[in-house]
Amino acid sequence: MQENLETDQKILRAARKIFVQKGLTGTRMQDIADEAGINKALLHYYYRSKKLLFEIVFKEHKQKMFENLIQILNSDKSVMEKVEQVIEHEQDSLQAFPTMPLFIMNEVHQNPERVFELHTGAMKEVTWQFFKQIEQEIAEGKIRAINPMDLLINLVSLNTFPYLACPMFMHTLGMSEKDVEEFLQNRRHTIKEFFRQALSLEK
Amino acid sequence: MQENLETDQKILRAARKIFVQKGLTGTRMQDIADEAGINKALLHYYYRSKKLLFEIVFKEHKQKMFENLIQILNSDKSVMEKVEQVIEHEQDSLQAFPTMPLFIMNEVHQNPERVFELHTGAMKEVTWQFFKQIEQEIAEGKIRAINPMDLLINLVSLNTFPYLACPMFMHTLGMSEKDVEEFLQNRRHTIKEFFRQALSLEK
DNA sequence: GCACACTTTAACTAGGTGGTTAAATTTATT
DNA sequence: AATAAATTTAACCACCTAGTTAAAGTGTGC
Repeated sequence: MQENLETDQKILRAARKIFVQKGLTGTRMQDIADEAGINKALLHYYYRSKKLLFEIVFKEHKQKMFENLIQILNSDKSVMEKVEQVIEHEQDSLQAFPTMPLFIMNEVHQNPERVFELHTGAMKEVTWQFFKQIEQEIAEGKIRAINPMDLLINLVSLNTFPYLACPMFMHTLGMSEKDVEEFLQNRRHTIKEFFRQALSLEK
Repeated sequence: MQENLETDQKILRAARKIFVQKGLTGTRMQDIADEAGINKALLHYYYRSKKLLFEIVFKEHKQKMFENLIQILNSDKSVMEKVEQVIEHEQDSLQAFPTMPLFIMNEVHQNPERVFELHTGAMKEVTWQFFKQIEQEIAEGKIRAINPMDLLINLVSLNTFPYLACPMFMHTLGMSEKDVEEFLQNRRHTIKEFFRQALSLEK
């Protein structure tokens, strides 16, 4: 009849951190308990099993990945405006959780059936709508001809991958962490410029 | 005095497959033994420990990742020619081992000190040389002004990320595996075209 | 035939894991 | 004070894992 609201949130916070850091098989329940500052028994008292806890964390991230994206693509802005908004949103999101894509991709890679969970009708619908808009703007001579799928993949690639690979690249090239941060910050504009050129008509 | 050459290669093949598939913590020695068609005891007879075996596989992939890259960047071709060659090489490599980058990034993510292993003097030297060449061609008016680091990151991002994320995207959009393969095949040209535009002078 | 390397079988160890349990203790509600 | 929920402690179970060991059987080259 009481329910301590803090504790289960402490557990969730800890679970997010450890699971994203070490993956499902790499995480021990004891790690989560330690991170949350409680003991293993209490952990099971709140969340019955490792699987259940992981499921919650995975679903959270899965949802967060798409919710804002749908909102942006669903607006009545132009293609280029949408592209810029997506860049802003993705970069914000990645700055907060740089290795989240790694977490998601890992889980999907090791449990391919999870793909179908991502298969939300909403996302599918919105994407096709966006593809149509791109083709229309091309037909109207507003942007350069480009395969919509390639545009989308390029957009996500240029945003996401650097956050995964940069630590490697940077150290290989002997840069400091501050340099890395600054570089990733600047990419926001670099990527926008990249797409302005890619979509502009003048050859 | 005999040494069965097949067996330790069978083990290595199996280890590569399972480790890349399931990661270090997700892999059981029994999995590798089964995949190799031998038993656990023989596995340890050839490779003393899991750690040792993993180390071998990791080093292999690490090396393969850079060797051809160094050769390409070290030639006397133009920037655009090198870019095209890198695309060809990367795409070939990714078609053979689509999830290799995931494997590497995971390991580096969970053992950050591994970054220093990648820190080969050769790669660093070659990269700086390539950056210099880019700046020179910009100064000579041969290509459009671009930050060399961004060029490199974009190149790797556009090549690599689609192989990691496409399975997700495709199913979300309801495409078949054949469609995916075809799409990834075509990207070879798409990416080249992308860079031709990005590097061309005409605004 | 003999020696040696390869391979299997099967049992074993030592330790870690997820998960349970029961009792005691603390904390908040009334 | 009394009740119930929250939390800790610590022991426990069943299971899985990496790794070892010893014995036996296989083949190969000499």
